[in-house]
Amino acid sequence: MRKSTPTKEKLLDSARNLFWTRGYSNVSVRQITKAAGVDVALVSRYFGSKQGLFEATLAEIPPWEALAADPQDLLGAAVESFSHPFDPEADQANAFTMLLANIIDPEMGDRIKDMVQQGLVAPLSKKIGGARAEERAAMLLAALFGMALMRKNFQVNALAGASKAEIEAQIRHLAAAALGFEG
Amino acid sequence: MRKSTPTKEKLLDSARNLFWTRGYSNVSVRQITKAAGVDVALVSRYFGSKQGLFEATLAEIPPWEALAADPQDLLGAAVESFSHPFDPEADQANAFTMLLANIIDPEMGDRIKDMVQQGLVAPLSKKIGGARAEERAAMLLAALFGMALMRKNFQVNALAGASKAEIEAQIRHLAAAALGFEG
DNA sequence: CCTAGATGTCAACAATCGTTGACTCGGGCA
DNA sequence: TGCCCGAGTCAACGATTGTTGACATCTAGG
Repeated sequence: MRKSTPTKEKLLDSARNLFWTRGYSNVSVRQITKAAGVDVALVSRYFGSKQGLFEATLAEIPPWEALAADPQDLLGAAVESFSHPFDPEADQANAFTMLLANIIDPEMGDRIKDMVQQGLVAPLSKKIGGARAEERAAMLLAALFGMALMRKNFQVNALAGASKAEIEAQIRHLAAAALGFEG
Repeated sequence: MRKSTPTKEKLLDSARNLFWTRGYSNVSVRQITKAAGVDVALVSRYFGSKQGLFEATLAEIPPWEALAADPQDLLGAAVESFSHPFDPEADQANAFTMLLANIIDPEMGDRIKDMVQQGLVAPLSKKIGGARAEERAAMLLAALFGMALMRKNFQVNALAGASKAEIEAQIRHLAAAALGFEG
């Protein structure tokens, strides 16, 4: 019997590529199915709806590496996980660009806010601990997201052309300042 | 003779409010005209097209205050201009959220990239001057955009509830680190 | 007053959106 | 071999999109 699994995989791949870079509302199911070389109706069949397909791409996201790292090496782990957001192969890192691409979305904005608050800010501030933990967590994420934004979305020349070592030094500099905030 | 000016103003106001927060493609002309209490057809009449209306809202943006400030007080001016992005009345500051809301847009993304590169990164790095000016400019903007993102878009609790003085201290801390980057 | 031109209204257009149901096709099982 | 059910195809639906042209309305200038 023919298997539906490869078709679902093709749909998921296309959906992830498009949803995560252009945002939910800016992508049509026909674009996705066309890119996947698959019929439009199969989205409803296998994922229920466009929303269901998007939700399926979210279900694949692994927890952020830095949250599992040694607390003393939090900075290193955070920087490391952001040194390859610029490697198009790195799915985990691209999850952050997914948040940037969908936070504005009229249908998914609230969903994204929850993911950031509960999946990033809350566990990160718990890991940081001590005084002003939540502020430091938010500032660290601000630094990381800001650098990702400049590089991937705004494609600023000075950063987009930099080597991994250079970009890592820059991110570490900003991130260290965020963690060192004392008010 | 009846004046069309107030109608154009109402359209521009609605358009700015919606385009700048939800992004170009996520807003329909009918939403805008309904909010403005005006007929749909008047968009085509007075601004040519939806794109023309969006472009008209961009034409109103004044240059960034910090770019005109005393070079020695660049940090203070940059921080100051970002202490009220959180005041809904401050149009200038909201221009930054407009960039965040539209960078993802499939139709306007390239336009926004140009605005950031030519309107922010280039003049800012010229003002900073010296070694690594462009990197520092990009990092400063990353810090500012990151903080705006955390507060306005992700609405992280720790920042969204902070007073102006607190948020100013946080932004200054990150921004100073960005400007102090030496590689 | 009365007309010309600007202002505003209304309905419709073609295109695209997400979704649905009826249909054909294909291969494992009895 | 023949049946059956899941996989895949196709056309259509109602809704919404941006845009247009014909029409009504109003006011300034002759």
